Amino acid sequence: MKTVTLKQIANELNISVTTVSKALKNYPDVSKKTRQRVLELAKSLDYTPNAYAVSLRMKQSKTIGVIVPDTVHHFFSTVIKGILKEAESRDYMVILMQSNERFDLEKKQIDLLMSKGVDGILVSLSNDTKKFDHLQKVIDYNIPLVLFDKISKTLKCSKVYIDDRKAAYDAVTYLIKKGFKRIAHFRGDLNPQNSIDRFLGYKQALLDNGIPFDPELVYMCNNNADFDDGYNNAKKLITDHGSNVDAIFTITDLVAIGIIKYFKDHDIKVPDDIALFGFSNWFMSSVICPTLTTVEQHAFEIGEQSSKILFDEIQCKLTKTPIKHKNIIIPTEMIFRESS
Amino acid sequence: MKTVTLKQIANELNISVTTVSKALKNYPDVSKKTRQRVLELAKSLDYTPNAYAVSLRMKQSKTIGVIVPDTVHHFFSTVIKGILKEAESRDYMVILMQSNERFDLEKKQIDLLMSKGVDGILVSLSNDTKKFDHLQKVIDYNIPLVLFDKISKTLKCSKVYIDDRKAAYDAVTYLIKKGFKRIAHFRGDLNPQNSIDRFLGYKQALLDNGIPFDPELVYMCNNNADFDDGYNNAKKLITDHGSNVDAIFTITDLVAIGIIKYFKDHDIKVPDDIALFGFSNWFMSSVICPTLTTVEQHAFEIGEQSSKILFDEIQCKLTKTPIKHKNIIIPTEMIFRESS
DNA sequence: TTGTATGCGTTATCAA
DNA sequence: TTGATAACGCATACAA
Repeated sequence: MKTVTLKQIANELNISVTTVSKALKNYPDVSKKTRQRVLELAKSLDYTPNAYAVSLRMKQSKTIGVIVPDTVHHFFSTVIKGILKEAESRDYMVILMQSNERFDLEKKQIDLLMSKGVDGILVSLSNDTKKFDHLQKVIDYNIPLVLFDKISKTLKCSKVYIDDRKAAYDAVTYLIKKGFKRIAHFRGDLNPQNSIDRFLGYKQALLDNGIPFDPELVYMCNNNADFDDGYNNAKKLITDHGSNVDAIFTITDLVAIGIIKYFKDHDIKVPDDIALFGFSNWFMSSVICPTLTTVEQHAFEIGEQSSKILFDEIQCKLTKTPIKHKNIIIPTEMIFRESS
Repeated sequence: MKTVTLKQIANELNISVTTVSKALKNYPDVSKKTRQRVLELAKSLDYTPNAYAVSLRMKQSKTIGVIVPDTVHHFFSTVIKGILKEAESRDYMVILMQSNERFDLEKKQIDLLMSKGVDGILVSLSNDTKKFDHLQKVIDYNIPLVLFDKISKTLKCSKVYIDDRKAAYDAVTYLIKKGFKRIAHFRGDLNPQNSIDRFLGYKQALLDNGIPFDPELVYMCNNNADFDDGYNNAKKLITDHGSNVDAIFTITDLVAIGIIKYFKDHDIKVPDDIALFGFSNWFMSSVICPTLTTVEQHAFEIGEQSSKILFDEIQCKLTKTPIKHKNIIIPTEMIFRESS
């Protein structure tokens, strides 16, 4: 079957392409009768406008691009769901890319999205991203850009994120109030701001509560903060400190789950021997045994908010309204469960 | 910053647009010197072709569409990862949509994708999809279409899926060989083929092993086969049959995890009192306690294969080679763990 | 080796 | 109320 064009409808009805176009767009200056005929024929032929022609003409694609580090991640797939929902309601399409935490891929993908002429871009930075020229380029070309979750504070664009430092501070403070004193931290990569901020929050909470900060109690998750990082670091922790540790605050739930596994294998009781506090509230954390105390990040809302802002900025651009960038901090909340 | 076009380069160099175009595409009929000048200027101006103009002209968009029922699902997000990987390597973009298991949305999204002129479409059907006109339309318009996982056998297009019936048959047979006799099944919705096939495999395994099929042992998961379905059905099961059940085969891991929770709350031991066999091998299943015996579906491979086939068909269409639809069955495997 | 002309399918301006 | 014409940016058959 062939795609129907305005021209074909025009020929069939012996009228001009212009008139057909106007009729279909409900322009006032076309007679009721012709409009009727056009509409009917268009419907019966199942006419759909050619999106490329429209985009070329209108310089608008009704498409946005989204780059996340990893789709197989409860947090990101939930964010994506929020984005898709907002896009759907506006008849926008979403081009999804994943950077695999690699700077070179992220850069290439930005270029691809720009060459595709998307109306706006949503990005959560890769851990590997330390230079921002590629994103600055997006801004320079005046394409609306919103960063979420893994952001760079230096870029002049809207951002949606959580207060990692505060969330971590609150979590560790809670542990301290509960009486834990030797609190370890399994932290994430050195680079991303989230990881740094959670570490700083941890440290600050200790200091503010008169507990000395012991760098020996901080372990790096080099493996992208996954299950194995938790398992292996748990092993190191026990080797290094034996029972001289009573709680662990982890960069993310998955790491805590690795710890639980190691502890289970070695008969270490949670929370009696060592308590755990995770981060992100993966679904899994509510069903694992023991259930995991953690921080809810409201991923879906992050997705919704970021795309709302993006669509607002796209709208502003169309109407030539000046854009005011936003900094939205989505409040987190602590979810108390069995592990601490 | 403004987007650069061929025309601007042409003006700058005082040559024609045609020559610029040819130079950039390495046509042989352009002098080395002009090519050189064009290439340099293009580079310094950071020229990128306008994708819409190219698509309009070439009737090719280098974009494919993907529709899944739900992005926040370990299986689907892993499939998506496989698709993105294949697309990435071909410089293709992926437009992602989610149907939320709703027929009307799926239909609308197909229309959107078609009007967008994507080069091909990958779909995993919603549970709600019982009519296939919208997909037939894709086929009629000669747009490559590949169904994966949740497929319809009646449509004339390529398909990638697993043998649900065999997988279920093998799982239940395994339970029987282990000595379990009163095996319940928590099944999925009535509609999707997967759900039906797993049920049929379950039934067949019983019959082939001389165990009478007892419809009273089959429970429906109405809530889209989630955690609550497992939890609530476990409750019903115990109310209905007390200890006269020794194993449960579930439509998916998440349901089994709901069961584990209920059993934990009510002191029912897995696998001693009741054994469990899940389906899909969610990551969670390897870390829950007890770890869950299940069926690995190789989601990533399903994503890879489906997109490979789709890209092959797109290629065939371009080269006018006749397309031969494929039916790929990705082998499953049983993962034995503590729950049975 | 280069350039002219044409068309892809729309939309917008302006004249009839 | 209608339609001829141009333009969006690019690619190509064909002429120079």
